[in-house]
Amino acid sequence: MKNSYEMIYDVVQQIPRGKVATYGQVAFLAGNPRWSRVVGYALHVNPDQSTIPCHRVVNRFGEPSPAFVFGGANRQIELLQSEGVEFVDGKVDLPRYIWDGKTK
DNA sequence: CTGGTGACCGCTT
DNA sequence: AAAGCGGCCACCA
Repeated sequence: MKNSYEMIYDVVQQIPRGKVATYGQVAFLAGNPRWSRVVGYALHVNPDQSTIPCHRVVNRFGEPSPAFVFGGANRQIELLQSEGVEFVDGKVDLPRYIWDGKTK
């Protein structure tokens, strides 16, 4: 039996390059639609950024949240743009870059 | 066990 | 529109 965090990390790691997922989406795929907060907490304690692309996880509006925790608001945006994700008005074009949850 | 906190979500003021 | 509050779940003191 894996810990809650492991399941969350597992889902986040499956997000393909050039796509983004929402907290609710990750929570749902992890098997618990109500883990939205836990997902955020799990990423907050993110043990390894190299393995867990937290920059690909955004809130319901496609915004990088109060991204101060990333060490710089622009940080996440630059990373995503490098992967081909287009930002509009400080947020990603969700209908275009949202991860289906099926593609690996 | 209790209380406090958090990178969320949604409704109500 | 912005802020507040509650609910959800997990972790820490």
